[in-house]
Amino acid sequence: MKITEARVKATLRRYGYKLTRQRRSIIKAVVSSEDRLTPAALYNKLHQDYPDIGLVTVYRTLGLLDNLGFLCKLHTGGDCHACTIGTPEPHHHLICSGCGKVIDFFCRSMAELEGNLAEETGFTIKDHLLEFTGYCQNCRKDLM
Amino acid sequence: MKITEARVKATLRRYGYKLTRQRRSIIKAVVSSEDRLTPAALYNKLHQDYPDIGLVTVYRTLGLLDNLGFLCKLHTGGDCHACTIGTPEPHHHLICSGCGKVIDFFCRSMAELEGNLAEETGFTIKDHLLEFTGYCQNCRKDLM
DNA sequence: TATGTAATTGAAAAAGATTATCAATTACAT
DNA sequence: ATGTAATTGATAATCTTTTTCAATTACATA
Ligand SMILES: [Zn+2]
Ligand SMILES: [Zn+2]
Ligand SMILES: [Zn+2]
Ligand SMILES: [Zn+2]
Repeated sequence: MKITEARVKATLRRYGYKLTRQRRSIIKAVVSSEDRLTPAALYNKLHQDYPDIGLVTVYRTLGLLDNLGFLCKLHTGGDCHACTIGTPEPHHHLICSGCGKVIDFFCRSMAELEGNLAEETGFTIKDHLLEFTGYCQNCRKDLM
Repeated sequence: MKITEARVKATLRRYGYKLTRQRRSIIKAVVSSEDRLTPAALYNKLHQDYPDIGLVTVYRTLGLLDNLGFLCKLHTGGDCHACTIGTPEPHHHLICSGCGKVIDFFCRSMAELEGNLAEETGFTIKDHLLEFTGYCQNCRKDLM
């Protein structure tokens, strides 16, 4: 399910958070982007249109969105401190190492693999992380 | 294939690196550990037996082992700046969030999934990251 | 619409993690 | 044993992220 700006704003309101100009601009940028985002990159981008926005507020708002379950953390495709908008429904990510584009995908066989692993190792498995990286069609053209 | 202390030392020698007392102690610790290791944790552990070892040398030696292909990077089970000894053969990791124990496993179906993803998305896929986290038998006991 | 108040903000400082610098030390080929 | 280039640890520098705090602002209420 796609997350909309309106839904994020409504959730913030419901929890009693104020909708400041800074938060609105960050939410708009995060929701409308299909790319992997880092705090610094997001700050640089936003700072052009909203010169009065601070890096600290970007960190704080990303932390807030994360706590509310609106962010997926990404570890590959660059450094490993990036994120992208996403639902808490189980899914995985395919990330372009060139432009940062993120594609969500689902994988039915993880539950089975998890079951096998648990049986073989005696572990109680709580979570997993699966990411693919590569180059999207556009970026592959650029490489040639 | 399990990586031995002797093999790591031989590789260092072959590339012309000197086998200092510090490097030997770090190699011994890394090779003999089945756990996720961070530079700081490794430093604290080693510093007890070798008080003259510096944190910088731990960073440098881990970097060296990584360049030589002896380390696997780990992103889950704690912060995401840890590693463990491992071969470059494709494999994945199951990590205990309690004690940091790392179990290697293989998964035949990743190639197929990668092929499907590439076809559906037009991406040229280069790599992937798969980690499971949970609690090992010992740590599960401790939680009860 | 004006007001009160608690949440939010940005600047600056602090805290952590990692890397670069450099003189002293050390491994190891000879 | 000696010479030399690699390595080391202390220190400083760099980056990223968090904390602090006075000033500002959103928004409920009147
Ligand atoms: Zn990571
Ligand atoms: Zn791309
Ligand atoms: Zn491994
Ligand atoms: Zn454990």
